[in-house]
Amino acid sequence: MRLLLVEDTQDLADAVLLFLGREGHAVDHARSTAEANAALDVTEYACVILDLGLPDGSGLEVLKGRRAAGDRTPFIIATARDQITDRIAGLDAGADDYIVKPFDLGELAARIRAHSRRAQGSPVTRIQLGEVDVDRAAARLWRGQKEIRLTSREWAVFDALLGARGRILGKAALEDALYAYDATIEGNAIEVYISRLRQKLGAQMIETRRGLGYMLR
Amino acid sequence: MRLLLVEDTQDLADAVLLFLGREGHAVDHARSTAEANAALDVTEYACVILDLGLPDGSGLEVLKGRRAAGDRTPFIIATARDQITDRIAGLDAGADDYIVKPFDLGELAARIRAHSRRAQGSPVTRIQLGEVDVDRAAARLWRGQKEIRLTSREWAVFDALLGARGRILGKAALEDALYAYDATIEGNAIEVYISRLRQKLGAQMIETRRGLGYMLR
DNA sequence: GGGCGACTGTAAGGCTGGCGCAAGCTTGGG
DNA sequence: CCCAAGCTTGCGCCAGCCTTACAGTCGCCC
Repeated sequence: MRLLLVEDTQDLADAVLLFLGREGHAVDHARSTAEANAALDVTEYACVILDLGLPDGSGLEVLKGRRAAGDRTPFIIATARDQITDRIAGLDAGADDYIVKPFDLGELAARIRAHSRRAQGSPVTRIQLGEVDVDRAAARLWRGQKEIRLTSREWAVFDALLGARGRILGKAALEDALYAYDATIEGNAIEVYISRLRQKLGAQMIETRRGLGYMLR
Repeated sequence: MRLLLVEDTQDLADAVLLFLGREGHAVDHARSTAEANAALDVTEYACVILDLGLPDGSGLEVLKGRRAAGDRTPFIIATARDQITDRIAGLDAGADDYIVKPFDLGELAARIRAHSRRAQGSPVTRIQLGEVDVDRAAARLWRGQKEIRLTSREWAVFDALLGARGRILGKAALEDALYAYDATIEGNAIEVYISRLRQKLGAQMIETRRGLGYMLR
């Protein structure tokens, strides 16, 4: 994978470049914050190894700038053993990890592996139903731009229907989903909630199958 | 947030539990790989602090098992200074970080913040919410120019909401994030903290969804 | 070591949103 | 055309929530 090493000490940089190159990585090299920013503007890296003390400023500025711009590339900071405050500042600025100089190259490689592995997306729980957007995990939904607020009971009914999408859900099944076993329900509560949902979501969202139950479209 | 400490040395464990508890975290404690696995089976943690030498085996086995099962919870390994090979093995087994014993508790806390942040999807620690500025990593916030001071519990509630921004967080979920399992909570503590937060942050910052939970705007 | 302030969680009282019943209306099937 | 199933609206009551007060605990400073 493609990595960026930001380091102004030539000897150290050479050693790292050589080692990581042998590991099969493509490593670019920047010697200042200016070079680092230029490289980051142009290229997407799997990981950045960042020295803090650079001739034209602190590497931390580079990191902060990136994070402020919404960039989530993994950053590993290289610090001297005694710079504990630097490390904390680095982690708090959005660094993913640090490594203590002088570091073992095998360890650096292992950390790069660990952090690049992380760069994977999170599952989205969003569903679209006609003109209605549903975020099931968040228990929220929208109709166009506007959020629709459901009460907890309304949501419980809707969620149950959502879980059985495409299938018919009997009134008894809905009652089971809504009420604990001991609760006695003897009105037309389900019908009331269906009605309220239709008012909020649009009449054609929930279909009635007479004598059988309800179904989501 | 909810953490798991896997450590069989009582003194060390006590110190860590005390410190992290004061930071407002809910910390569970496991003394063996068996206990650790049992806890991990049941609960989702924001971060795990893992000692490797345990009475019934190596903590590495716990970590490997989790990773094999697709679990991505951040693991921080605690090792002795000279166990470099342990660290590399740990990182390759899927650990996110290590910390060298004896470690500084403040540093451990900083790393926990950094890693649980990233696991939630964003390493960015500076957030703006209406007229309130939040530095999540530093656990500080401002309203306009003035800094607002939160107690650790208040912060814990706020942070949990922040982690679920845009989603509705149930009261039970909040209690899970705040309290260790051995703690008995039976009252309206959550509501009290919500109220205190609203006094400090402005009433419209936290929205109540009756019967569902709370949400940050 | 004792007094003080900060923080936490319980308790109590008041308010209100929404829950579920009821009653009357509409629709569809036979 | 009739009846059963479903729809809709209104409303009283209570669970859920908010707020304030307070007691207990802990750390800190003198």
